[in-house]
Amino acid sequence: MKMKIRQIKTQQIKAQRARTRKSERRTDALSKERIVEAAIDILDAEGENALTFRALAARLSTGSGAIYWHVADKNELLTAATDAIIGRVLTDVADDAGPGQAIRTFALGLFDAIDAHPWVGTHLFREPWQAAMLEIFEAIGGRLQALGVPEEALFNAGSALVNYILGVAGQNAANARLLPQGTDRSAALGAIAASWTELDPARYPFVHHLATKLSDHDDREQFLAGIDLILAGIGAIGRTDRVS
Amino acid sequence: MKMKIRQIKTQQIKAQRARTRKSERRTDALSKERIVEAAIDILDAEGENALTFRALAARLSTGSGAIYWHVADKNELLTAATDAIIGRVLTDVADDAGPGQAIRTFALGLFDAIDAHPWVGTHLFREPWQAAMLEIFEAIGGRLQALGVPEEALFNAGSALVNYILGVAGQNAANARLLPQGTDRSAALGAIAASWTELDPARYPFVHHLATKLSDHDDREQFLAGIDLILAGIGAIGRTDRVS
DNA sequence: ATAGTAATTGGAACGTCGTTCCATTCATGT
DNA sequence: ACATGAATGGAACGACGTTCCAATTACTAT
Repeated sequence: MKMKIRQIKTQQIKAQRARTRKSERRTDALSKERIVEAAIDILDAEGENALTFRALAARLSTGSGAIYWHVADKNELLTAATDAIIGRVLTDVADDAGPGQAIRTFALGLFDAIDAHPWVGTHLFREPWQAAMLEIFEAIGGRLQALGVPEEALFNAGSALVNYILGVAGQNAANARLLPQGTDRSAALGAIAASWTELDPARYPFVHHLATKLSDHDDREQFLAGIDLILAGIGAIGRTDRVS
Repeated sequence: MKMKIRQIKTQQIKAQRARTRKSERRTDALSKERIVEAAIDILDAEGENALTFRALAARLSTGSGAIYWHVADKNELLTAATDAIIGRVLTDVADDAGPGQAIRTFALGLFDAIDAHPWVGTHLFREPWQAAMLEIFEAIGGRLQALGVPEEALFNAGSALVNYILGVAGQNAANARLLPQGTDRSAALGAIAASWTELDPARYPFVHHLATKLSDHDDREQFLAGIDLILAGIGAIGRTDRVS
């Protein structure tokens, strides 16, 4: 708490300084941006477990105490890093092709970002109601409205899409944790499929069936297929006979 | 690895002993079951962070070394605890009312279990391709087949449902972490909604709209609505005009 | 310019965790 | 009775997030 107050005061002072004096800071001066940038580098290069304040301090040639002057704790650091990645996705979604298509390209953009930075999936997941999550909700919800989804169904439709996206994001992150660095992906999938075929076919017929499909499947396509499924469901609301 | 081998040997010996001599174990003897049971108690009563080997050892009046004789590591412990909870859900799903309804009641059973034990959501999430996950896949996939979902669409439909369920599970777990114990839920939701209304209405119109709905919404109903949405989408496949 | 004040730094130190190690106890088959 | 190996419990290790603090640096008012 003491930290928070100091933080705020510092921000104000910094802002003021930025207004009055243009650019005189030491080239090696620490700042929240530089710290977040270094954190992203470590996360991307060496994975979630590699991000420690010691590693970060070493990379920035400083001590952990100095980092804590700019960042409240590890959570805030991860949130800032996540916001940075999500922010990039939000910028480039064109609405030319209609709201449905915009939702698809936005979702795919999220997927690609999380695929490239799996730790984003983990954090988006662990800390709900973050700023990044609000952006996602807004991006999707607004377009659902444009799609003509009726008032009462909006909340449910939006949360279904967001929860689905989060689910995939989390799975991606978990897989990345499981197969670190440049492990041979298809080989690993093959191993999993093989272990599935060793299960009792009487008890697990569906899993057996999946095992044959697992090798030649594309995560990205499958993700989009799920989005389309939900969009189709949203479109079908009210006019479709209930599946039972 | 050394541990693993010892483990296996011990299991065999235990099994053999169980076969030859019926019940002579000390009443206070340690066992994997007793350990898992104690772990579940701690997780339920005090939350995910409270489960440490020290706390576990204290509760079982032993040392952490003794626990490691029965359990390889914390991950295995959590997996066993998760399996125990999921196992209960799997048992009581009636298929009388058709596969669609069976999927609904199964999904609701999962939701309720994870709602009651939020840490299950966290772990299901962190470690994919677990035994519990296979059970879930099988339960859903088999019924999708019974529903008449065409061969090519099965994998995608199943993974969409599972990913959605996982997404909700993770959010539930995150919320439970955020509002520990018996925090006043509606008050907390109200606070979140209030913070949302303070955002710029021009930039976040949809979030503003959500804020009004947030207080009187039922997670469980919303979860089921999402399941229905996906099922409707699955039913609509191939005959619906694309939403765009 | 200079002294005084506040921001910022770097690294030592604290407490907690998962895990490993190991001396000791206990039950068993011979 | 004794030898063997399963099982125990607690000390110790290394790594982490975080806090603390003495030293340094940058800025302000004089």
